[in-house]
Amino acid sequence: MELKISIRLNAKLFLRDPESSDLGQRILKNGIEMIHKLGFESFTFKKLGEEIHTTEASIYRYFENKHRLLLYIITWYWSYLEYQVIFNINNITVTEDKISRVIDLLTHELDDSLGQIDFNHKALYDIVISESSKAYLSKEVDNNNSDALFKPYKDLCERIASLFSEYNPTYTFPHSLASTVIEAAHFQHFFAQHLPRLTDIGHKNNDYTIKGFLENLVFSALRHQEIA
Amino acid sequence: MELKISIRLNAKLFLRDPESSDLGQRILKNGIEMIHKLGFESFTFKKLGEEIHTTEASIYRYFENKHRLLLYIITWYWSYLEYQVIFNINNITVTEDKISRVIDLLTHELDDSLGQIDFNHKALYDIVISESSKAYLSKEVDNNNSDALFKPYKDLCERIASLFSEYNPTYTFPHSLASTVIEAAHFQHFFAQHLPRLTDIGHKNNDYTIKGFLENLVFSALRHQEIA
DNA sequence: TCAATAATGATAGTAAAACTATCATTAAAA
DNA sequence: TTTTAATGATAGTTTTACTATCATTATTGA
Repeated sequence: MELKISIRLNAKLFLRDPESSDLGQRILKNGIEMIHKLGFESFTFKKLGEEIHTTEASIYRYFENKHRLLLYIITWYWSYLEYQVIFNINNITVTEDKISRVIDLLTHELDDSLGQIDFNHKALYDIVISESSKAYLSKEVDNNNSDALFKPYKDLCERIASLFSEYNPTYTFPHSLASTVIEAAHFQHFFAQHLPRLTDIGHKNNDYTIKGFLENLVFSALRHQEIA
Repeated sequence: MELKISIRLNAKLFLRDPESSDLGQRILKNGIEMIHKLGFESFTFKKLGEEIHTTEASIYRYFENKHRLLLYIITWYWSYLEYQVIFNINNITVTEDKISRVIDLLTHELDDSLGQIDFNHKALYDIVISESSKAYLSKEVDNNNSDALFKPYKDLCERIASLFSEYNPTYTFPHSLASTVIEAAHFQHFFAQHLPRLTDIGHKNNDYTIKGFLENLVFSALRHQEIA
């Protein structure tokens, strides 16, 4: 049985749906590859056009600009991740184990047990780490937000927050903790790779992991509400 | 008594020291104002030149490009903040109180009890919130790091980490926790302003603060080491 | 005080980025 | 098979991100 779950993203993200055509899919696939390789700042539609043997103008028919393409990619990631969260905690009964599983998903690249993904997972995860905050850290944020472009991120956050509330209904900051864990998963990776003195992860004399750090952080916060 | 503490920044941040001249200081002061107003992406040296009645070319004599100017500004902030941390916890004896004071400093704009600052504090803090991660989230990060441009951030992080270790010498992740608190202070602000469903801060029916969230987070992590 | 030197201004120019427009061609749908 | 939709080919515009040159004005220090 092959079942194709395609993630339906907000139509305001694109001008023409990139999933609907071969060219569109090449834009996504090679776009991920190229943003990964060059970094978002040096990435241009011209360069991508050359790579996939099309023209700048054709790419502009799909995406208003490169920022929208980034938003599309990141939003896709958030959506797929929420789906993975639902799927993965589905038959876990203990809330603690659900939370652990979620942290696991947050700290590793997407796995493709379902064969949904036909692009470079590693590149996508690296982009999420290095570029995802640029999706919202812009003067467009409020307009983008009115267009509901961040809904997948908020939904993911809400889902994680509600696991936290399930674990401890009296905890005061489930959403802040959720967004902190999501963001921390990313920048702790980045720091471990590029600015290791900002972390304790992967240093010579230890085998501490981001997952270990985040689990410790989350569970101690959730068990310690009496402070607030 | 007027004592002028000037922060000596890494000379690789600039081509000509902007503190050393009137033009340089105008670049900094109005640069902060303008990045705040336009956002980093839309900010250009041309526009800044017009604003301060000089030419693009003159600004390029001070900074290689706008990214370096951002790095300068952010690095200055980190350095000044570390100085404030040292100054503010100086005569506190209880480690817990020191940590609280640090979280307080992280979650508010710089105060200028010493009259060091002659630019818009609020604008600077907003820039730190919205743009600071762009200082390191670039393909230049490793080169910049070799030039020690992130030393002030690392020093700040180290100082906070060592307070954590002072509070609980057995805690496994003092650096990760420090960088997480620093970063979270910023993006929780950003989320509260622009994407409030990602936080619990400042919602209609509560008066939860970022400080409250972070204190809770930090102290529960530090008191809960047995988990790891 | 005069000459050298450093900082700025004025102007010009280039390459690339970030688009938009037009028209021809090819492929798919009615 | 005609219409429509998608792509390709080409060209053009404005802005960004620089670099270069030379004149002018301060500063400094011999």
